Amino acid sequence: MNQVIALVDVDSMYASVELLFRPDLHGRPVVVCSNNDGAIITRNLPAKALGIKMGEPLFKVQHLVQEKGLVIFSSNTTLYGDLSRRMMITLESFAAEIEEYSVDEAFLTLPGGSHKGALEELGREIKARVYKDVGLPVSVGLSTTKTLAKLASRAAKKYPKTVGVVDLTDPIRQRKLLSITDVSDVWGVGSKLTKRLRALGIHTAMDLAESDPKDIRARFSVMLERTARELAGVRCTELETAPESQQQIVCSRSFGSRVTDKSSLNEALASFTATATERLRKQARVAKSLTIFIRTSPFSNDPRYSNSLTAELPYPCDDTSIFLGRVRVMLNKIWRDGYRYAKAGVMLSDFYDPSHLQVDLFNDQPQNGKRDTVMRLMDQINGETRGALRFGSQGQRNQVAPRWQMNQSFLSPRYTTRFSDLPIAKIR
DNA sequence: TCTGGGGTCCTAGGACCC
DNA sequence: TCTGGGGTCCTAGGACCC
Repeated sequence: MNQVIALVDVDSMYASVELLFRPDLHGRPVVVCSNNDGAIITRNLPAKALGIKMGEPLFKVQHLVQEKGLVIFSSNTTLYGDLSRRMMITLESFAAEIEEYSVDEAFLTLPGGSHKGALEELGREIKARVYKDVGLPVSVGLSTTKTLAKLASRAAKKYPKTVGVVDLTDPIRQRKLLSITDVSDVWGVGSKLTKRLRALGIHTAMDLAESDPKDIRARFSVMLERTARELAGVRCTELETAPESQQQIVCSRSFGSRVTDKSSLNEALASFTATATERLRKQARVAKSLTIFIRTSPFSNDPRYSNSLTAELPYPCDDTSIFLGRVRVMLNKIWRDGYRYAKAGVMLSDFYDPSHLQVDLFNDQPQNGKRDTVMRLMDQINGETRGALRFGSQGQRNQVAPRWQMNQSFLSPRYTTRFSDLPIAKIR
């Protein structure tokens, strides 16, 4: 039998993690916010039942705290990342190949089942093991292509009768599910494509699976062609077990409050730059291109302004201070007085492997030795205590939180990554 | 007052080359 | 009157995902 692809993903991951450490909240509606406590990005089942929508602004649901006992959490990315890491370790024990697709889901390749029902049993075993090892509820979708496995896991979440596991390797079962699935629920089909597909009379996943792939390619793109083929059971994408190195690093934030002075904005950009370059060094890469952007809120009635600027460095590097010098100059060029800035960001791109760099005849080369040591030492110390060492342009520490700092009013403890935050079990 | 952040891939079109 | 054509590279923008 053919190899089988499984998609394992955590049910409402962020909410499930928060509940894992707060069993007292069991049964209550729980939501987790985006950064800055702006919008709702995760809801558990009771919260969904209250009609809270994905992406809904927090202020629109805040009345439900009083009325319905809604519990709100800020995004605790450190905590979710750590639980994700633990889950991946458990999943690795089931499969030779694993693609960590996102923080809350992974594709696995599994040997095909030897008898009817064997695959479903394996799916249940995976689900049970993740729950035992990590404490998180997952859904498991099994099929022969990634797109079908995605569809299967979606069905495993949607239909309670499946109890979280769907084996979609059987073609008859495939057709049945495809015909009751709206095309907009297919992986890779967003709102724009849905609209265009509907205009062609393609409404269900089945319609797409049965369409002529060549025609789809001509009208849309190779991406959608692949999707259509995968729905029909033809494997077009393999697992990415050793992902390509990243193409860009972005660090951007909406501000906690509007920023109206240049020095504050520079502080924010400097902090984003420090974070981005730290990530760059972690990946052992050097970057040649730097982009900054600043903008006002697109939602308010304030006068609008948005601008960005990209600079090429004379040579690729990973030294924070080099980038910081550029950021200041670039901000001077795009800063305009009189606006209430809501968001800014820094992007690094055009990466190189530092061990394969060309020597530049016409530009001074960086004096790498000393700077390298400084950066490495800084990363080491900051790795132990976040934010212990900072550049002057990032602003003072231990003062009142700067205006640009994001809001995290409902942040839970870092239960698993800080000694002072370890949960305490009370035994009666 | 209050609407996320971090990615990827593809395509069209312009610049440039011979 | 009559103004090449094909290939490649780059970039901006669109669409998607979680």
